[in-house]
Amino acid sequence: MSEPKKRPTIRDVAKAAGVSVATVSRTLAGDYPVAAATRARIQRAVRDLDYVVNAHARALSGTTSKIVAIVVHDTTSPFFAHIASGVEQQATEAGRLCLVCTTHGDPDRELEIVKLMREQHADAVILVGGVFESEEYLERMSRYAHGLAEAGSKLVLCGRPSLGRDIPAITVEYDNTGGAFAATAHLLSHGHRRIAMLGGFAGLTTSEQRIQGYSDALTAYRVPVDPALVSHGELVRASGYERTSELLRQGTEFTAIFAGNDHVAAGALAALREAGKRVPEDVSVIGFDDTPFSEDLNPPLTTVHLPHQELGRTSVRMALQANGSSRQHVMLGTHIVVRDSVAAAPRPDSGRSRGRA
Amino acid sequence: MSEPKKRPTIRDVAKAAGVSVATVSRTLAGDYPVAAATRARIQRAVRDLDYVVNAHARALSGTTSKIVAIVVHDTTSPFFAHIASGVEQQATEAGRLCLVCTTHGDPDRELEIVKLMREQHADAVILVGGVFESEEYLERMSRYAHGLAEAGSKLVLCGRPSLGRDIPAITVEYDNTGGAFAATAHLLSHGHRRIAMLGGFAGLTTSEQRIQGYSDALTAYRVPVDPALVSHGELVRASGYERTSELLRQGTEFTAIFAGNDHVAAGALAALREAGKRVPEDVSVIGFDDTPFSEDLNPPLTTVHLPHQELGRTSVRMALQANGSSRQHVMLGTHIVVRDSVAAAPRPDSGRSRGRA
DNA sequence: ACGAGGACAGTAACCGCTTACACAAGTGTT
DNA sequence: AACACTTGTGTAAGCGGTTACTGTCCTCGT
Repeated sequence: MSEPKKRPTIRDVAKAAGVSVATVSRTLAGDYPVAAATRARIQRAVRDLDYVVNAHARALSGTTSKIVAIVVHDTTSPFFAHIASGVEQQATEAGRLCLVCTTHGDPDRELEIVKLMREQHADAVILVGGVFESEEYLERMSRYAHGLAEAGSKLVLCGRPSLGRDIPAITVEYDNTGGAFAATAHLLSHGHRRIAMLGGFAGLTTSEQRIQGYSDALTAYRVPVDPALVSHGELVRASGYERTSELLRQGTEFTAIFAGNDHVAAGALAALREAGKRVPEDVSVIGFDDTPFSEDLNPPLTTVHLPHQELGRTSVRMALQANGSSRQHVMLGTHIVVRDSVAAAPRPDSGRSRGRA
Repeated sequence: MSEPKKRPTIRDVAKAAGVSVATVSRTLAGDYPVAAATRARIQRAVRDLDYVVNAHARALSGTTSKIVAIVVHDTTSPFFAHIASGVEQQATEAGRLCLVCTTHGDPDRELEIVKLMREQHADAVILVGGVFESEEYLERMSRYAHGLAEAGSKLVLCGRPSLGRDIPAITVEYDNTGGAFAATAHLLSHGHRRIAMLGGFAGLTTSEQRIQGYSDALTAYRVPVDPALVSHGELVRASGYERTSELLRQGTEFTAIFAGNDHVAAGALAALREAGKRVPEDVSVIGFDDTPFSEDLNPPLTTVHLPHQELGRTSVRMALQANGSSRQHVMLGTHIVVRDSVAAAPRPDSGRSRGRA
């Protein structure tokens, strides 16, 4: 009793309009020539019956499912939220619907989801953010990726390193190396030579790339890389605070800090302030990510902007226009957002309160 | 040449296992008795062939689509992101996939999306956040809502007022009135009698409810409602700043502010500081929503917490367990998060810098 | 005047899965 | 021994579209 009347089908429309289902289908699809009068009658019938196509039936009979899936760690984090937003926008523009799943960073859950996605025959499956890639993970992911490819779904790795040569996927990521290079060069061009790098965990590709960019820039400026200035750790505020304090305590000499991300920079800022150092007069600080809060820090943080939304949009665009060999790699440029945390390096002799190694 | 091999179908599995498709289908569905040996052979075949069911075919043949759709203004705003997160979690727990769409607050776009959702035969369509409901909007929405109901989809209105009696929908919202009552009572119990209310737009149900709660509390404490203390406007930071400044400029007497939400409270805080007022010594401020940044404000903001995730989860739960008459209304409780922006009202004679009306 | 080709429309074969209905054994009952 | 179940499996009819293949007319060119 709860759902008495059945929804009308294409056949009902055909009958009401006095034509065949084929004609109705064609009229609705838009392409294909249909006489104006016939078309009008069909549209009339559609309206009268309140007809709505069944997406599943449509997807089943050969054509695409018109959906793109995005898999993120967590929808509430701004990083993922913005990428997801870009994906959603671009998907909408392309007439697609957007399926969202979360993994909470768990590789197993991610695999489970990708497996599930194969059932949906999504046009694209976009995996955002890295996870720990064990041997077993790689093996399973490879299998699923091939399954997706066979089913005609494009796999795209967004904001994370590509999985390897034998896995069919499109990779869309930031130019971390380039961004880190630019950040470091920005500091160098302000006269800094002793630049501390508060990097992410060793082993994580993203972290390594940023450290690589840092080294490259130093080398380009013929400044030796001092291991004492480079540290690895979690990219959270507490770690930035901790590592900066440690640097200060040890008396390691430095006039600038390149933080692995803005959270770390915020921590560094706090430690510096506590130690009586002024930013940017005594020490310059540059961040990475351009997280929303970075402009509210004290002082507003100069940082490397990552175009999150654009990354999402590009992922969808690439996937949807990819034909055949779907193994591409695109790298999105970054740019520095100059705010107030970087200034010229203090004159060595004015060394108001710098430690010595 | 790009997709040479076709994916195996249930028939391939049946053939490989030497059984009929019915048996395979039953084995995969889980229920229904199937001999252990047969089941094993089928699972073997599934593994060997790397068989994956086709969700569309499954959805088409009667059973549910196993997807729930959520429609929000914008995925990047924390408010929507947390509700969406709750929806996603609960949907996942219920073995559903989650489709996300954004309207950017545009009623037409919302209608367009709901219309689209009918094609998907989602188990539930969850509309989050209010929009301006014109006569035409209501009329179209009503039509679509009935369409959804006929197709067996539940419509739920989440965090927004219900649309009216003739529209079949489940409503899940916050107890705005109760929350506002509690916030105002909190201020009253601290001795405040002149409480400014920085409300949202008149006409928006949510805003009206909060103002209602405010009035009710005042009345309960036998404090007359002074229209000069109540203002309406957009619930953004600039508006809070503006309206507070105006209040100060006009010399309206008040010892506390109840802000329509935390953004407005942040603006009020800024205006107060600029005017040399101390919070909470001179003026107490209470917000609404418990937005993440509210604890980082200066001083940390006392505010009304709204259980966003829980709202999302409840929406899904209600929709999925609703049978038959799907017209329910549930209201989620709120609670005050006490931080540092509220203190006892200053003694009238200590009036260090209060204006007069 | 006649064949060619374009514009429309119809028939029916799928797409891949679920499930009502039918049927064959095996197990107790009486 | 005949009968009623219970179990396990098969057959085939949809679910609601799309589209390849055909078949009319009509209009033109020559």
